[in-house]
Amino acid sequence: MSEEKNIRVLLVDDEPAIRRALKTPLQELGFQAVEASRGEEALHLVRTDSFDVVLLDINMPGIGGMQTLVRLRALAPRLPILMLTVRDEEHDKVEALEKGADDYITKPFSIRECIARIRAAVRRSKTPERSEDAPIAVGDIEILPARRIVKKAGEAVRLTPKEYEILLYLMRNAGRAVTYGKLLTSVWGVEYRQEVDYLRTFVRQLRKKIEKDPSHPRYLLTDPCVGYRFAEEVAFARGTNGAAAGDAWLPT
Amino acid sequence: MSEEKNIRVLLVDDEPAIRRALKTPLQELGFQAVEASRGEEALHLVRTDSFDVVLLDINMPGIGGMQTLVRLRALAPRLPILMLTVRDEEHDKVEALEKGADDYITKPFSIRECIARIRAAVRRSKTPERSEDAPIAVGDIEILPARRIVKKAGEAVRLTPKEYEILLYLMRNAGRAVTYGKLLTSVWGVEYRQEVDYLRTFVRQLRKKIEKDPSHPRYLLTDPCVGYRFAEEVAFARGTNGAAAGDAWLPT
DNA sequence: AGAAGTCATGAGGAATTTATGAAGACGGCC
DNA sequence: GGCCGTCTTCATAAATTCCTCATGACTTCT
Repeated sequence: MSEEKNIRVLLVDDEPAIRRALKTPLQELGFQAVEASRGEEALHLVRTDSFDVVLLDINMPGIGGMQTLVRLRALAPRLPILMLTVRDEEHDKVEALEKGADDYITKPFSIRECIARIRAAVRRSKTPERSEDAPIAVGDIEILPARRIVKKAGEAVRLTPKEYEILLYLMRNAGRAVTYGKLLTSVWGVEYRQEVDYLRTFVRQLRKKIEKDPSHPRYLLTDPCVGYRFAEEVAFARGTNGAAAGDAWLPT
Repeated sequence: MSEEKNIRVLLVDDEPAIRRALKTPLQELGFQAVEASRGEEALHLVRTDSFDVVLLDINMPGIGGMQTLVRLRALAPRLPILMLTVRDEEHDKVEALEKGADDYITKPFSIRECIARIRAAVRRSKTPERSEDAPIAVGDIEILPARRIVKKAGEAVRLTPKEYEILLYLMRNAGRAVTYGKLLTSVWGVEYRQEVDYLRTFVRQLRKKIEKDPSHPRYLLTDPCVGYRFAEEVAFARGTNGAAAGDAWLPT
């Protein structure tokens, strides 16, 4: 709600009056508003600066709003772009939306609605896939971030802070290779990006605690020369005994 | 454009007429449309099934549209939800958007606009964070850069870092001949521009891993005296057995 | 047909990475 | 101070990746 101080809005319209009409209330709410009067200028700004959302007038001299939209979209696939226009024609709306606009606001617009739409677009683009505290589970490993609890087959597992951090990060990125650098940066801080040895030691401990056979991990896998990866799914639903399973996996 | 076959839309409205008015054109376009007449039903469906977008009427008996919106949003933080309503009141719009709606469509609405907004919402939710992370697929070879995973006919293939780098570069330039020099520079660095032998060895390994018949590659082709090229498309749609295909090709 | 160049193949070993185990450093707590 | 669990450090073993090189097949040109 209140943390809109750092949200950067790019206003693109050739009419200074309209830019001002938006800029003032936005700034009053704590947004940072930057103005551009032409499409080319907007493109340049987006290339060199960083914004959270763009308000783009359709009707402009030079390269029009539609052209600008297309090029912006190519530049920044997920940047929210709201089109602004006097025309309320279905054809335009459909075209803009198909070209990648996130929303379409017709002038004369209500400032409040406009701001609500800006907020919605920004919130949407920043919403993580899962919420912070949402439990994550893979196979019989489960992590409850809200309570900082890790369970293996229903049984709580005691993890030290670092172990927990590592596991959490890996499980939040389950299925994808996580670079040594990313893990180290996330858990220890950037200045430790190189200390791969730390990771090895902790991964070892983690495997001891969560793997049935630490030498043939099924969850906490290593991607040689890249980093570690938490399994996306565990292929076999073996009930109790896993000793055989480990061997069966080995290509050797 | 055409791959809307697998997009699942949930239509929530207490009036059957409206549901039908949307369902028919959506189905004609290849969307899968599922109906719900009440908020509770919608919540249950979202919990148990999987949808790409929800169209939600505000005015409904039982728990109203707004309530449903809030609960849906709690359930699925990133599921696109488009509100549908007869009222065109600023207050409602602002409230819905603040409660997490993705868009707001006023009845009577144009079907075309409505569909454009649905498409926009779905596209948005599926756009990868960075365009470099966008998946690439040719034939039954697929590469998911975000996860650093390569799949052949749906099965994950284990690639070493260099193998992966080479394949990624080639697939990003699928259809184009890639010079030895470019590949070597990109994977090993400029100082290795001449080491064509490295490439040969690795291409061999790659072919072993991704080609059905490594001696007669269909994907990773060689452009004599130039370099390698990843096929743009694979000509024949093979069913299951590929052995025959390989032989049939042989001029020998 | 022969020569020259290019590409494919295969396997062995060097080099780099990762796993493992254990000992020492550190910090909080009784 | 002594105890405890956690974090660092380091040496060694194991595993994997990468590189080298020799040989043979294929194509093109003379």
